[in-house]
Amino acid sequence: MDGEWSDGAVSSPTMSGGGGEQTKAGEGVVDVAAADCLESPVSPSPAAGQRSGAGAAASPSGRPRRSAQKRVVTVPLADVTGPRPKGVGEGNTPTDSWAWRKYGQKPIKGSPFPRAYYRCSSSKGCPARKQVERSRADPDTVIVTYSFEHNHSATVPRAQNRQAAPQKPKAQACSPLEPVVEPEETHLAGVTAGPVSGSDGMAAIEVRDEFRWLYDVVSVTTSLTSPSDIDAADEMQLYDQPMFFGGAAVGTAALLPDEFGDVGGLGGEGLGEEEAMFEGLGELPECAMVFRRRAGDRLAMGGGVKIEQSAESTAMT
DNA sequence: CGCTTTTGACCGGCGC
DNA sequence: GCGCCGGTCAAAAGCG
Repeated sequence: MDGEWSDGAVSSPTMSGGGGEQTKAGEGVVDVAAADCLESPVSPSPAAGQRSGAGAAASPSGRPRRSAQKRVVTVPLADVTGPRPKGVGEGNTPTDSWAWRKYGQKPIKGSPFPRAYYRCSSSKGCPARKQVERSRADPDTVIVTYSFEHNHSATVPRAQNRQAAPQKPKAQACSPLEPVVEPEETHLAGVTAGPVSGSDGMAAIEVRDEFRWLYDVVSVTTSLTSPSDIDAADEMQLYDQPMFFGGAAVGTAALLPDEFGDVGGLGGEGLGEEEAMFEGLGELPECAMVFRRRAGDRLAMGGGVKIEQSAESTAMT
């Protein structure tokens, strides 16, 4: 069960790009049905005091961050999109009943989009972390990098506390919709949370949360058309093939661009812009979308969510 | 009252 | 050896 991460140990080609280039989301990408390959309820080691220093290199596992176990999940922005009143479960997501708290955000070289850092707030000593950033190659895609597992049960969450409450219903609504969890997913997810039903639906929702900030960036970038954007576009052509899932995300995906375009056209609002965006999004059929996404995933090349694993992880034994 | 988000600064690792 | 980049921590503010 805990082997999922073991094989996940990598040097992270995604970030170690010295040049600041996030590896293109396409190389050595492992297609995974859903993003429920989030984290396992059990962590291999960390969880102790991660504050060995003022703030660096101190990986939860005590290993250099570059060697930290990572799992990269590529998710279409559409998937992560969603209506969510501000202040409602910002970092906490119904995903696996784990709550995430944003603890940092930084612009990444070579990427027009910033990268957000999240930590598990469900448990105090939980080393679980994840990074969320928009794919430079595909602005419509977000890359979620999970690092370390949770050292606690998925049922611990403050989801019962409060903020998660309003979200819960949503997740549950999706759960029932989730037909079946592929063995592969289960394997990756290693989630033992029965009630949680670690499904991509949750993953989508989860990601969607973090992407709130991404949206903002999207609007700006889209309207600005910065050189970086061009660069991204250029890369996109390399892939040519959209990383979305068949027609699953298409429905939602189509909405986003539209919204963004509209927003961008507004000029540089910035404030109402976000709200308007969410309003326009209204209640996205996230459940249905995710639901379908699976189908598309299987039908297509597994576009919905991709788990990118560094070559090392694969080569690793 | 508690929790989460945001911004800045610091430290470590890696590359040249 | 120096410089650059990435990642994390810490403090403050806002919101529920």
